[in-house]
Amino acid sequence: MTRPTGRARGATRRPREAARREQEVDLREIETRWQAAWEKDRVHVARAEAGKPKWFSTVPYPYMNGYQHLGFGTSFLRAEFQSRYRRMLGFNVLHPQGFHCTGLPILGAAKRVAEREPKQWDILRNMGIPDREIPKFADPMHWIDVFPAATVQDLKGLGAAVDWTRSFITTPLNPPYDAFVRWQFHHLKDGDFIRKDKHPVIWCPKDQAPIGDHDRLEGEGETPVEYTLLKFPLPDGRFLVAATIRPETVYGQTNLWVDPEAPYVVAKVGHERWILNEAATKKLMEQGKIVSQESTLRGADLIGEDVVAPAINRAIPVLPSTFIDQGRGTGIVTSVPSDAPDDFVALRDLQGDPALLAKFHLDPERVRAIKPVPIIRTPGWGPLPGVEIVERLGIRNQGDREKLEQAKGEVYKSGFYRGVLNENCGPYAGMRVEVAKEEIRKELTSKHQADGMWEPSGEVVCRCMTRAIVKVVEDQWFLAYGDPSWKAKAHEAIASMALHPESLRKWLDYVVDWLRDWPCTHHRGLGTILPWDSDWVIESLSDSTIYMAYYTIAHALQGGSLRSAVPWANRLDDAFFDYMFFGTGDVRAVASRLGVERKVLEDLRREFQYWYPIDLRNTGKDLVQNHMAFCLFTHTAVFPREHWPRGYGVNGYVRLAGRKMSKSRGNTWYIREALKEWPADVIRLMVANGGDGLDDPNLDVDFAEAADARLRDWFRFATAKHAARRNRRGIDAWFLSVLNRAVQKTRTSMEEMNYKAALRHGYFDLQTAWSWYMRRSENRPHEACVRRFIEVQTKILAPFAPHLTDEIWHRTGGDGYVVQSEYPEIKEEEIDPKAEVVEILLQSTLDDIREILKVTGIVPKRIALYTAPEWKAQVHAIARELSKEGPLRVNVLMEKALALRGMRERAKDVAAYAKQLAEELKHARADDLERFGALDEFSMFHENAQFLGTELGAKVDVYRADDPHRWDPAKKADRATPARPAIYVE
RNA sequence: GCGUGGGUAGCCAAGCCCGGUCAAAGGCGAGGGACUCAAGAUCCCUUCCCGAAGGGGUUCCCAGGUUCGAAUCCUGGCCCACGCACCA
Repeated sequence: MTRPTGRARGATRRPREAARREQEVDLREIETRWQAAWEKDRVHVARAEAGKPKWFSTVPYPYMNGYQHLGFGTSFLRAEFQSRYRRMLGFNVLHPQGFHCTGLPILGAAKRVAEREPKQWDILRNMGIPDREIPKFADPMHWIDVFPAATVQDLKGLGAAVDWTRSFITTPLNPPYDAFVRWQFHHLKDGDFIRKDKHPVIWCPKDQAPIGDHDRLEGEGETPVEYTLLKFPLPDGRFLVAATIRPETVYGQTNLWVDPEAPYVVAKVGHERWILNEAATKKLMEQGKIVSQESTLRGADLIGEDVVAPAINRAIPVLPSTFIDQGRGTGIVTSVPSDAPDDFVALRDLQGDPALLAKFHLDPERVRAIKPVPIIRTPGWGPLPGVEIVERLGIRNQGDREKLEQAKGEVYKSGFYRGVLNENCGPYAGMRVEVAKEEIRKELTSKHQADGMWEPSGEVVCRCMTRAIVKVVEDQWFLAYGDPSWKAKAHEAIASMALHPESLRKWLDYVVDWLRDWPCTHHRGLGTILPWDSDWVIESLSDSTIYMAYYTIAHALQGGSLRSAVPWANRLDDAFFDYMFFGTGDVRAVASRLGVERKVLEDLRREFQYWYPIDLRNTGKDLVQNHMAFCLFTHTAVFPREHWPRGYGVNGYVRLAGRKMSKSRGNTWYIREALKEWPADVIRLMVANGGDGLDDPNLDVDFAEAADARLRDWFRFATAKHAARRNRRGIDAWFLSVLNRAVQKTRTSMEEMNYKAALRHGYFDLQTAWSWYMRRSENRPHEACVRRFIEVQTKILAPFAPHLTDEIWHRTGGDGYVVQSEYPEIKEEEIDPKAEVVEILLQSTLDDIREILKVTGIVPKRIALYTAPEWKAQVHAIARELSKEGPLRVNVLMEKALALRGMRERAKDVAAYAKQLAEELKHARADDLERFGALDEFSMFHENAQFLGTELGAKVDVYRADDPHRWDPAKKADRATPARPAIYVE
């Protein structure tokens, strides 16, 4: 397991000091204590409270085939931060968490443990499971016993603000949930959202089972594609059958290829007799065709025959070749040398091989007369791309497989997307290849000159070493996500949602359009049995689309256990859920049938009405294309509009030290591992700081280290006694002003789930402001400011570092828990632009002086500042006024300025300054203009001369530029302008 | 190919939606200083190039364009990551 150096660095760091610090602030001890307190006081247990605004956050339940890593941790925490934040805003917050066990992977993994497959053992070992424990995982039930409990423990360790009374697992192992899924499917079926159809899947002929990506030795990501079978009649009425993915090239056919060495069969397919290889007959049988094999023959037997080619309806010869892959297609290939490099090379090989021609008694004249026929125009290519690429790549013969594969890919891609059919292509002349492909196929099929056959898009090999084929499953149940009217409702739902980030909207809309009907049942795997057809088990993405509604009533159904043992809840029927979620039916009847108090049901109904819909569902971006979209679809099918989801959040894939986190790459960081290394609050801060938006968040261990130290610092600061003053100073107003702005920006960022930005505004910037404030206060802050700072900072940190802030909250005399306190308000009246402009001016002056010192290399003994003369201030004031009305014009400014007393005497200077000012003010913003003016710069600098002197290590004097008694050896005073004093250093 | 997100100083990363306050926040790394016997920690300063006066020059993937003005808007291109399905 590779991981950055956090631990090592921690260990080598300043041993004595470290020990002292750890002793002083024991974050882990604090965490354990507060987690216990939350649990004891049921702080996060949520129940409906009529009249109180509510907030319902969820995260898709994780799949229980292992410990959860920080990828899930991140998605979870980003929702949890919001839950804690909303609670501090006064919402009654529900944040439940369930666990997903439906589907194949647990079964597959258990089987592989049983078979002692080393890779699977390593996976478990890497999770930290001891060798002697591993054999237990041969039983799938063991996984379900271990991992949900472990995940609860991990999340509690992170300080999760979850109402654990509502947790559950899926599948029939938990009867009330099982009943809920059955109810959901009945509903969908009744609404005609579930349909039956055929469905092609990648299939292992040996296992007689579909092969998902996880079960493949080779060919991850390959999918079924449909080939066109072209039928070439022989004079006796039998057909040679060739498979192609390029039916649009039929107009360029010149001959047919068979492998003379390969065996073929004659088979009765439907009412016809087809000649093809045996493998193809087996595939066709799996694809719903009635096939019976009648006799066998060798390829050589077919060479030299003439067959009639479909579409062009012309006789072409059958010729020998060696390039045919017998595992793909039918073993017979139609030849289009103009566009298929294989065909061209095979033709060239044959034409130049008199011995071969003679061997098969082929007429050399006729074979040599075969020329490629140009059929497709593609920008950037000549008339014969197949020929062109072979020559360009220098392909020698049919044996040059690697180059031929490359050539095929290149020609196919550009031809498909950009090619247009030539005049010799009959009715398809001028049509784009992309379109013509389908049209031609349809026509040939309708004329019985063609048929279809499925193949994997690339080679797929099952774990059992068998090469996969495509099976067309009959009677497959689908969720009809392809239905346009259903799509329309999903779009409607999206339109009214709050999405974080906003760019998610476009993506979701796209996904909704892109989705096709979804096969929602399996023959294998854990899950709810399809209520009306017990051959099928409901598939795992389909049983988890609206279960957020289940959370609202789960506390009663589960009875405190992940697998419910509540007697009446083990007898639930559709009528129960109809009443819960729709309020329909007769409560009395339901109650008496279930053997439960009617009031219990009525209370539960109120829980649902109170909490639903969800306000936020957050996840990693991998679920957008399936779960997040399915969730919307199903809500629109089952629930009325007011119960559709209100908000989604999506984050990127978590990166660890800049690399993608994934089990297969061994770059995984399990929550429990992280918790061994860092305190929970540190991990939470690291996650919050990882990054916002759809960018992949990066878990930065250097940041964790810094956060660790800073949290301890904050604890010391917040709980320490501070030497404070009681008299007010100007800088106090500045600090409060900046503090309020920080609160404002933090609130906005929190609402948008931009947690990194929230930390920046609410923590880093606020800390920086405090340190400036301390410098400006000679380390004697005003007591009210210290108190305020501690309270505001602690509360802003609370959603991220709940343990430490509860400790601080408690020690500084707060009531209850910090999560129950009110989030800092923005006090508009404390926002003080004037106080801010003082500091801006002071800092920019400081910067200017430092710039001068840097450039000149002077070590200053004495520094003089000259504030702008009165007349410049007057001109400036006029200019500000004029700017409010529109673009500043120099002539108008001059006119007004010269009207003032004493201006005419220095008209030249006024003109120069007016021009300069016009330039400056052109770009100034309105509120910046407002800030100037009211400030008396001379007194301001005069009051702060001491501070500047300390900062710069020199004596600082302040003069008015128009003071005749000023000390000004270098005649710098002339440069002074409002908001920019002149400077002299020596 | 389609879709989504992105390409900013040595590295990480903000800004881009809403053009001027941008040589461009913050962090890391690096250099200098204060404190200290010293180290660590902490604090201060510097960190595109030039400059002995607060200035100038060249920059935000590339090429064009719009604009008085572009990291930010538009067009075209190049490059990177992820997804493209029946399954978590």
